Amino acid sequence: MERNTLFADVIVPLAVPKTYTYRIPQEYNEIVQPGIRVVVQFGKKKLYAAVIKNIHSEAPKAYEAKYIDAILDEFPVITPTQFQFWEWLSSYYMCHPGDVLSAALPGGLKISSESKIIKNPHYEGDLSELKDNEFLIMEALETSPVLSVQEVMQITGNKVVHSIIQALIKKNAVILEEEVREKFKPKMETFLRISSTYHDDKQLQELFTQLEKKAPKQLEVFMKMIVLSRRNDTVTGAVKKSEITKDLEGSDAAITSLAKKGVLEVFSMETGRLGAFSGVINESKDLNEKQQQSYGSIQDQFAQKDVVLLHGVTSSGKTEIYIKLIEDTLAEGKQVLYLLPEIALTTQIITRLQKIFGDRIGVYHSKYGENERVEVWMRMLEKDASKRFSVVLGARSAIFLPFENLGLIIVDEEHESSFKQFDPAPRYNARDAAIMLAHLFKAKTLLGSATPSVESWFNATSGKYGFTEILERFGGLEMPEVVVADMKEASRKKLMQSHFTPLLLDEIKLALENKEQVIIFQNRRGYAPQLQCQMCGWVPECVSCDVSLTYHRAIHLLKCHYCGFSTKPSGSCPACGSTDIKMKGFGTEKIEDELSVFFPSAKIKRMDLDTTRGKHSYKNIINDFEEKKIDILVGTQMVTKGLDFDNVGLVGILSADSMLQFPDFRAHERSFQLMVQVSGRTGRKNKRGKVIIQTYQVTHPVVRQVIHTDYNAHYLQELNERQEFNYPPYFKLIEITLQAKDPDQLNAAANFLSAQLRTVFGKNILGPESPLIPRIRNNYLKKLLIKVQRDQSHNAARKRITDVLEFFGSKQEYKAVRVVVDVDPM
DNA sequence: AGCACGCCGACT
DNA sequence: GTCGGCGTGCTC
Repeated sequence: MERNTLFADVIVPLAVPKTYTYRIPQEYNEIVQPGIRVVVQFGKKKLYAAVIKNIHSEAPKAYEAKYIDAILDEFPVITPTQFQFWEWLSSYYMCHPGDVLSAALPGGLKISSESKIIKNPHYEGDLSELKDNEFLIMEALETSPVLSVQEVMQITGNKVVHSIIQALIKKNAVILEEEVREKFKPKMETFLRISSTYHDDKQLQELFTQLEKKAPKQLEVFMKMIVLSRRNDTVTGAVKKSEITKDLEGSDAAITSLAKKGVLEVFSMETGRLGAFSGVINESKDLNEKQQQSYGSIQDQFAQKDVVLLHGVTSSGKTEIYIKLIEDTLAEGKQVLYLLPEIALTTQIITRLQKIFGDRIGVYHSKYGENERVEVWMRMLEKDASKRFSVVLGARSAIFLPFENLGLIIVDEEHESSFKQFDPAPRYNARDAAIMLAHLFKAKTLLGSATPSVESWFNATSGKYGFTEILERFGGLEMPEVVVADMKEASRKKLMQSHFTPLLLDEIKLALENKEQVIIFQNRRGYAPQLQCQMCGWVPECVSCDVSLTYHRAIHLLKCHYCGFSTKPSGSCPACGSTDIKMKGFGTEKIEDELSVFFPSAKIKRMDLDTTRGKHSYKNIINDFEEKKIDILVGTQMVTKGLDFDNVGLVGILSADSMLQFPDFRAHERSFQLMVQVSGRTGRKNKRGKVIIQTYQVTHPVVRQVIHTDYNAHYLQELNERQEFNYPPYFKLIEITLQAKDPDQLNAAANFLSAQLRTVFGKNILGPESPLIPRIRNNYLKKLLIKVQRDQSHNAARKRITDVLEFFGSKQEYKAVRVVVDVDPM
């Protein structure tokens, strides 16, 4: 009989440009299928968990395929739709399939091998002839037969351990092996069950009398077992051991005795970490008139259009509309994906939705543990549809979950730049990818925001997307009063007190007197000011990046924001020797300090990257603020998101200028969004909130637009400028960054590449230009921007870029130049 | 990504 | 003379 040899094209989780073909061992022929993970050796030694993309029987001609080492899954963990989605992602964002795989799979499903040292069974040499370090290793191998490279480091206390291992291999003393292990550990718990012999009354009676006399503790345990095992939520009368031991001291020993007597059976079972929702399920709230109108309009437009933009001002009650739409989708038996920026994924929102959707809702984001993420993934793949999550609330990575029949995707805070992944490829925008994902399911997408992105606004107003607006706040809450504080005039009159205008200080005082809370927004991150020599202007800079170092007061160190380099500030200027070194600029930390001088009795807290690093610190600050334990909250963008505080009388924006002057075509859009969003934090039940914008440019159009909450004026102006200068949404951007150690080589490479690109795209190539920070970690950077006209084929443009880059890569003289492509950069 | 092969500098 | 630095190319 002829044997059918099968081959599998697999995606390895690495930045390699294609799939690789492996031979399937005969015994796996019946069980392999696309979407399962397999262990393969890729390269000389390393083993990886790769994913089978397709199976065929065409033997590769140019090489001998390696065998698949092992099979990791019994059923596919990647669905066919996901493969389609992945293909689109790698094509659109110009990255490798392996990049997508790495981003898509939760860490727990990715495995790669680790080198392990084991004793060579045939070794017959004399241990006393070994060097000290070598002897230590051999000795350690006697007690634990397998050692990792890390363990060898610990044993020898040596950091460079490679040569020692190599020496031992040469002497035939040890062998090196690659070991893989699944990272995901199912959570197991110990359960107890009453043995079947004790189910009849006679036996029970006997046991009772026996225990009553001799073992009261055991009787107590047994009684509790009986009660708990008869709850209707237990299957087969199994009870968690922890439930018994929890508030019954010394019950452990009693359980052991009962098990020995054969009264109780002890066994372990997988329980999972996701827990079950145990609160009360509430009905969703009825919509008010405005919400109802919007909701109806969205439904209507979904009949024609795949995407609808919901523009609803802060506290207009967008979430209630989302909930209605989710209910509708669930009623059709379809799934919903609800995307939020990471930072907005607070417990408050999760609880609110759980109260309505209970166990049907799953949560998925990066702060979730690895094991939990695997469990959510696996729950999506459950054969029994009733066990699957029908709603997933998640951050951008949630678009990678294995949905079965998605009906609706909601992208809340649609304008947020955190939907875009920057650093490792795929540099995807989850909002745009979500629209594609929805398309693959023939599902609908709802984009929601109080300050939509210019792109979405354009798509909505030009008819590509549906569009609906709620311009009133929920419950008759008034829009805040926005006032400008003229810093130019204040400083001319010498009235500025550090960074504060008299107007802002007065208003803060007033608000505090009225027992209202205050939010002060300062765009500069949590870092403290820079240092500058007052004599010669010298500013301390990083040794390996072209940026000035920022001073961290709490740790008294100068730090580089880009590479982490830190150094002690010196007392005198190395350039001129002067000791007159002063702080320059200001961040939230300094503002917090100054406010505590102006308002010594106020409780002031800071919310920025530095104060929210801990696991619960973000939540704690929010809670403290809600419980009015904080009078003034000083913060960065963070304060603009997520929460509706109901006692904020005043919001102060310290400097609109620093945002407006940012050298980026999105500076105005971002400033508008930030200012409008932070303004939305004010306002109380029966009193209009106040917002003060400090600025040197009182007549700046964006400042005017914020004052009058004039969305139309803002978008009109932005669109005009974007059109005039060929920026999105009229043109699509693709940014290419070149990096090299040698600046001359980099320049040559950048000039060559831009010339090549210009032959294809002509004047729509910008650069090469040095970015704001021209050197990071001793790597010099140059940026090129390609503008692709909206009506041009993006596919064709990308194909051309790929061709040019391939030609570029073939040039020997540019081999050392790293190329990073970012499609739709933000 | 990781690993080997290969060609130039500071050491026994 | 060798050990080892990291630049370059390949992985089914």
